Amino acid sequence: MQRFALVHSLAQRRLLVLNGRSKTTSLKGSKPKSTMTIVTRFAPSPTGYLHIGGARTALFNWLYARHTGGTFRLRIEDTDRQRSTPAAIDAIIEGMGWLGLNWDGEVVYQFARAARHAEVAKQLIAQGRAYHCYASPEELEAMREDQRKTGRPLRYDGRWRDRPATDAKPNVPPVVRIKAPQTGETIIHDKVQGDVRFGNDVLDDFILLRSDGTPTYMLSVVVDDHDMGVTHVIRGDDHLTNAARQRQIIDAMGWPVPTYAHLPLMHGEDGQKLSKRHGALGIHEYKDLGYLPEAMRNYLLRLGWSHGDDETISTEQAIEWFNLDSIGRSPARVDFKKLDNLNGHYMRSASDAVLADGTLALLKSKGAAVTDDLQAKLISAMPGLKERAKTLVELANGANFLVAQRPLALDDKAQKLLTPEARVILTGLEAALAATADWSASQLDAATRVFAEQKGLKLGAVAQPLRAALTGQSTSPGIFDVLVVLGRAESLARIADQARG
RNA sequence: GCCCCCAUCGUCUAGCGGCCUAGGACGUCGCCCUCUCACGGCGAAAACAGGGGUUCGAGUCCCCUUGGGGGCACCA
Repeated sequence: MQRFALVHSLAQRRLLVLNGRSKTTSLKGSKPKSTMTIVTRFAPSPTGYLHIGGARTALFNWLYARHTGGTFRLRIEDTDRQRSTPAAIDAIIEGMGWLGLNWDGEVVYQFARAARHAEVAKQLIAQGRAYHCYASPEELEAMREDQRKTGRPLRYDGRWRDRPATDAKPNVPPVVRIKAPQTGETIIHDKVQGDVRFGNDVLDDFILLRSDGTPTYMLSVVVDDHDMGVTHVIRGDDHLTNAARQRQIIDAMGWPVPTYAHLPLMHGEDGQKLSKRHGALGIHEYKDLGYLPEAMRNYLLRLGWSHGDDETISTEQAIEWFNLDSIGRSPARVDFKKLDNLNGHYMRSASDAVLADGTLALLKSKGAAVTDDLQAKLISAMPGLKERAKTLVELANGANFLVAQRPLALDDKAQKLLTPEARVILTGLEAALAATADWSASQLDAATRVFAEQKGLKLGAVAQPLRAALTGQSTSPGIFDVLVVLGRAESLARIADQARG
């Protein structure tokens, strides 16, 4: 009841804001704007984490609201008391936060509005647009079974549509069903799918209120969208047929019909329905995999929406460009390779300090010994490091040599590089490097080249063993940068370790 | 079973009747750069699902087939 009141006051406040805005506009003397402020919403049910598909839906709603200067609301559809959990609510809110999709106003909890939903159902009954149905679940299941057997469409046959309550057995609590039109057709004007027509004969009298008096989703969405002033319903394709049903309630109440945009669903890499075997589903998993939120936003945006040949689209640009007309109509498959590429792009343009923080957190979580100067080392190594990483996880792996303790563990490729001959070369190189006056990249570079030339070696023959000794790996940032970041003492010690190994 | 939606390179897509001998991006494969790996640069292979119409002209419009997907709960 508490939340119910809260939501109402919010709706009222929104109206005040609306009035205030139109007044400001007219004062400025600019041409009269449309009085309709756009309101979108993301309405997940808290039965699990924030799904990648849901995240895209949220993103599109958010972008459209931001693009139009409208309002973006978050509503938790928790009317399924069995399956809704507080943990899921937390996960959704956390996921939204990570993705940077901020909503306006308070979160609306649908179940808290159950009384309002029931009130609408009662009003519908009073208007003769809804009725009590006393059929038991078992009875209805038998009806459907019969329909299946005889190959007829599965839908409620309207057995209580015109039957008086006096026909009911005593002590059977009824459900409330909409009295839907049985002839004609319902047309959904969809911004993505175009005009979609449904014969009213295929729409049955669905349930509004369960026998325990709680509202069903079909009723709740319509009432909440109306009360929240939602003007644009942007949601998954799986709700397209629901739109036709919901339209029955909207019409019965005489409410304005929102603009619909049903997004094609996302599929796995094999084109099948997205499921666990396709890899990461929850948005939190993408965070753990080391993806950047801005890369996720860009990637998700391009999955189903396009702006000519543009691929790399910043969030600011997306807000400026986003529209409903450019949403594609066919389902898209997730493509992790492309996400990787995009993430790499955003990593390269991210600030070294931000990336260093992310890397530091990952290194700590892996139990690395974190010394005081690590942060500084990370930042100075970052330009070379971030070129080579597509995710924060790769970045942390690449930075591992900074925290590694002597004597270094060598990976297979590094092991192969450190042949007996290579170790001899390292011995000579150690002396050459130790002799440099100034431990700078340019001096170290010069010294190494001179050394290689004297020995009649190509630079690579010297640099690779050096890399192996310094990092324990066969790949790393530019080797002279590595020398500088590690510092004179540590570098020479690591070289010595391998020269005498 | 009934209803609804979708269909361009492997993937994401541009294309909204003539600009298309179909463009871009990821991925793949070559080459260049180079101390490794990346980044970057250059180049290549790669698609209008099939069949009927409409039209002077169809990837673009219509129909059918096929193939995907969604919905048909006292779930959301």
